[in-house]
Amino acid sequence: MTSTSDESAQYLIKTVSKRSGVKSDLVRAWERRYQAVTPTRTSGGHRIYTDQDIARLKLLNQATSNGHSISQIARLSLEDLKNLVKSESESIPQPPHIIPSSSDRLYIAADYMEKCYAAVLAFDPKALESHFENAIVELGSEIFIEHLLTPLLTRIGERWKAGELRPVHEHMTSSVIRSLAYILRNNKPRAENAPRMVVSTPIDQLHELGALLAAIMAELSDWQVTYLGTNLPAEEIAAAIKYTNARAVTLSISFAANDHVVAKELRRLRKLIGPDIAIIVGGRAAEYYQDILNEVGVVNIQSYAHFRQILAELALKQENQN
Amino acid sequence: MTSTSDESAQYLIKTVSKRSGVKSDLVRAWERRYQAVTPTRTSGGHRIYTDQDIARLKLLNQATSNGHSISQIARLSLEDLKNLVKSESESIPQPPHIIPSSSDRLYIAADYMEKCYAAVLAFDPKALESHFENAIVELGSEIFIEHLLTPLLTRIGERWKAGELRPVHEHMTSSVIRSLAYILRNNKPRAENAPRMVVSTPIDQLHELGALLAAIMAELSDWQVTYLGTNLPAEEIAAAIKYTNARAVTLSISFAANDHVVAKELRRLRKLIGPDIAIIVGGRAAEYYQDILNEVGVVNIQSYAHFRQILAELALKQENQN
DNA sequence: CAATTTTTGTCAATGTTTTGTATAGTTTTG
DNA sequence: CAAAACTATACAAAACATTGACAAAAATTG
Repeated sequence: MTSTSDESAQYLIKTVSKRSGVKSDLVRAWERRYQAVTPTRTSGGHRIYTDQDIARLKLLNQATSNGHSISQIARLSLEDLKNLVKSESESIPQPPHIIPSSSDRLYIAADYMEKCYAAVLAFDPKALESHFENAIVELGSEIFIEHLLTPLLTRIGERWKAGELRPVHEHMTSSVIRSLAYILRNNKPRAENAPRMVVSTPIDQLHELGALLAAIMAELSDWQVTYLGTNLPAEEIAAAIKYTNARAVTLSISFAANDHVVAKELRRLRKLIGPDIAIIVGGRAAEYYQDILNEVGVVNIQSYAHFRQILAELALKQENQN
Repeated sequence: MTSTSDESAQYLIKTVSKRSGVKSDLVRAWERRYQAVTPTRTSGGHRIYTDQDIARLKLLNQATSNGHSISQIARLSLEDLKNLVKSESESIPQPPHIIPSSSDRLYIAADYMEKCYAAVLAFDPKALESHFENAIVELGSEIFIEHLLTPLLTRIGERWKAGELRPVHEHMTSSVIRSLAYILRNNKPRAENAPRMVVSTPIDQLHELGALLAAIMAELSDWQVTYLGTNLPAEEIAAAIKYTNARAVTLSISFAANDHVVAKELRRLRKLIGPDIAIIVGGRAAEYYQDILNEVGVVNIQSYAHFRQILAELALKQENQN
């Protein structure tokens, strides 16, 4: 189910007939006699159907050819129709449709997380991608990142240390996530005066995912983000800041291998960009560098909420200056 | 939504008609009746269209031939139109882009390339992304990759050596391209028995883009691809091949820094996966390793056409074995 | 079980709407 | 000036809607 049932997509009766397999005349008859579907109309009176209507008619068609009379099933809900058709094709009693009852989004996220982890464990990128896509639609980008992706990545890290997973599991997961960045980002046009930010990872830091997620979070907070990927020396990051006229730069530091390199790069960056541009740092390893962070004047992200708060403050500050 | 006072407006209706495949009269009718596009005008009243308008009309044309009525879809956003056409092309056999002759397409690709390069030079990721998106709609993924992206990357490499561009230009471009991977890929469900492939980059090789493009090309040739990203040791690649039951692995080698590491990794990989799984290698630096490639039994990609040919042969071979 | 009624899919007749194309005369452009 | 665009109007084919009817199939009844 790549495409969600688009609210915007609408069909005329011919297309509906083709796709559902029910002749146009019959579609109209079912509507007239039993209100099996109730399409809206154009100003001229032509019927306009939705994807849901098509699905409905498809199911009705199957059910009737299975022996059900149309008058009995025409007004069933889509769910009931699905169950009806399914239970017949399998001749297995349908398990009562108990959805994870609490409609709590966090609960749903946790539920998806288990499914996703199972897909990772089974090394099944297609399944993983599909779970992700559904979860994004259902949860929205922010909750998806905060309550599904982050715990998932944490768990993958743990299980890798425990020897249950290999590095390749993490690589596979990362690349699936990266490929979904396009959907996660919200593509609404940004205001010309939206605050600008550069996101990258200092030299010698290879793990990209943290930076990518930070970039997406910033976009969702209505920043205009220039994402640069990994492993950039300070001069390059500084150049990008100058080019884009950015007011802030976010860096992700995910492991503490080369203490001195990170420290050196941070000092150089501060020198290059001057004191007025905010440097924000996040990532698992950021805490190890607390001393340098203080020295250079860097904000250390504690959580997503914290990050959002920092972004809001910075945006406000800029607005006041304008 | 479309262009109102767009500086990039530049095409007359005849050009638009040719490139979108919608007759001039019809373009005007769609505008008059449904405001499907709203071009600016010259002082004398002639309509002037943008690249985005062309993409829009092309999508509208495809959607109508898929059974949508123009009145219903004329005012959808570009994003919605893309989704509509994409979700349909998954189930309906889509006639390949026929409209402009192939030589015209190459000319158009070259034209887009110049615009994209200008956006890179100006360090304007938003403009770059927008050019890319329009070009993908108009050219289709294959031509886009082969005749726009590849020459663009080559030129960026040259200009970087010449000192006209900085590394950060290339990073920015790469990350824009990566974010578009999702659109470039072909999302139609693959047959269960589609041949499988793993794509990655050996340890010590950071440049990801070649591998990513190879992965996309393979997907477009109906392979089921598992993309793993960069910098993986041989055991991990071998593990992925085992997990996915892949018949081939494609590696991208983009520079010749550590001769012995690459050679060693290739030998180890061959040992780990046995003689029956094809190893395909591409990338700028592949030619430097010719000796090792021969020794280990590796196919070296010469061009996209060559890559496609190799893929076709491998797919056929597997089919015969089944 | 036969007769009767109801349900259901299909069709025909007739009028309207949608949509692509065509015509005619004018204006802009290079 | 010739080619190409513009506007306005018109037209016809395709697609839809409505109404009403009809016969086969299914259900009900006596």
